[in-house]
Amino acid sequence: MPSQCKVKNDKNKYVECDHCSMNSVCQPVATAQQSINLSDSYLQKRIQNKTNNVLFQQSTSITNIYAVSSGIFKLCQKTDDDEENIIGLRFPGELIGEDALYLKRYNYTAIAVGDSSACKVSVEQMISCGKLVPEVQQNFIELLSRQSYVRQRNFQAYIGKKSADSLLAAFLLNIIERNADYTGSDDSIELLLSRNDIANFLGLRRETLSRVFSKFQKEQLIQVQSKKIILLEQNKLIKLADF
Amino acid sequence: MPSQCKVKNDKNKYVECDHCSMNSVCQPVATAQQSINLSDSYLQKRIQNKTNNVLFQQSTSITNIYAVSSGIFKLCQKTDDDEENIIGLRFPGELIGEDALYLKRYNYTAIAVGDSSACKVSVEQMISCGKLVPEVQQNFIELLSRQSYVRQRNFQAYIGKKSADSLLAAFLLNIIERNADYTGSDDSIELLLSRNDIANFLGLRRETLSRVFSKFQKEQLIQVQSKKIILLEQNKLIKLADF
DNA sequence: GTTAAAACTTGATTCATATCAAATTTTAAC
DNA sequence: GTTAAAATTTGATATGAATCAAGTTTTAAC
Repeated sequence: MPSQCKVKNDKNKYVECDHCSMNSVCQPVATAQQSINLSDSYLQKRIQNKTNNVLFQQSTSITNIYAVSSGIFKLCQKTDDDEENIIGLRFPGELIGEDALYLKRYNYTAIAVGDSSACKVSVEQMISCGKLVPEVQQNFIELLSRQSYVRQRNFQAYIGKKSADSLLAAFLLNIIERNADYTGSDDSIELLLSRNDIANFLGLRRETLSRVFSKFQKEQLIQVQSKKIILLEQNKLIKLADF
Repeated sequence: MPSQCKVKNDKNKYVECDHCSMNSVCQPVATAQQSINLSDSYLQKRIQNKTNNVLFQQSTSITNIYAVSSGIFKLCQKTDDDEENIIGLRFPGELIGEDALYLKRYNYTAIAVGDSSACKVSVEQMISCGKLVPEVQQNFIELLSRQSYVRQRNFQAYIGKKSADSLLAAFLLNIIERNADYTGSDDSIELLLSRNDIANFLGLRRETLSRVFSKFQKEQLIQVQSKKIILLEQNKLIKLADF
């Protein structure tokens, strides 16, 4: 099956369209493209983002939904005292901004962590496509259900977790599960997020997070090579996260 | 606008169809009912649930999606040591089980808290309706986006919150926001959940939760009358939750 | 390669929540 | 209404994370 995206993948760095959650929507459009006379880049367009590039700002009107192709995006809100608060992370194959379809405004600012890329899907065009290609709508429904599922898993991963150990164990398992489809690896991840960002997201202090990282390495639960994290003892981590 | 639900509402106890998130899907079906020759109870059916009744069991195949009409449902999973873990709560107007459309299996067990009711929507029939009534699909997409939004808000409410004070403040604000549409009140809630269940959900010990409840009452932030909770100082609670 | 800045780690103390124990209130059964 | 059971609250102590401080490693600029 040929890729629908018109931006070339170099060095396998991008998620293949086959593994992108948005594919079920792009695919029928691509198939129907000639018969309904649409241009190549209609519907979606892959865009590059350098570190700290902003996809969209909180509170602006929704224009596009994004599907992450490579890298990570952090979803941020400012607290009252003007500090940045990370309220979510999105990995390749996942959507960003689909929750804004309801209120018509983005509810957070989306920022690239490291060099990243995303497919930009026009909401307006998707709706008009839906009328031309009925499959688009049915597939988009399944896609939103998948997002719902990912969110619920995500929520479960952290709600009720209090100890720093179980939070970090849950975090590592969660992100590796979400990345497995993209990287093909279910026990390691190249995580460009800083310790500061991870701590921010988990609601821990960087010092505490650092101690837990050290402890996990001493106990041979994980191995850290620069930005690469390898899970050595998934079962033990699952036990910890379950606490 | 007449209600689409064929079970009579008594004593205002149920969420009106107008306030139900599922209405955008039921409505076009009801409108088209005669022209496409469907029975009255096609698509959805309101069902009663006594305390601790189970809507569906974790791991079973998806057959229905539910929209809460009255009461609360708790979403539970068993931990390894066979303890019940509350991983979500659903209030009137919210969906249950829509995240199972993706994997085709329910990911948790849904249990009624107190006497509750829900509209049961056949997945199979909704899909076939979608083919007959195009509006159904577009509206269902917006509905799923709304659920996505509710989930994200929900996630934000708890991620990164560490202190017992901020967890309870966030919890109270979150459930009252989610209930406001249904009850019409934005500062009080009749919460049948036991302290144990709340503590379980928040990952606190019941003793700790109890202390915070006592403290909030002493400081005149909230007032508790049996199962009714009234927020007296929302601004102060928002400050606490934001911490 | 040197150097300064930023990111990360480790140590000592303080503060908040878990834990264990007991008392009190609420609920349900008779 | 009485009574037993369950749920909730309150108290004392132990444990774990935050905080403050200092040191080490990594990164980026020149």
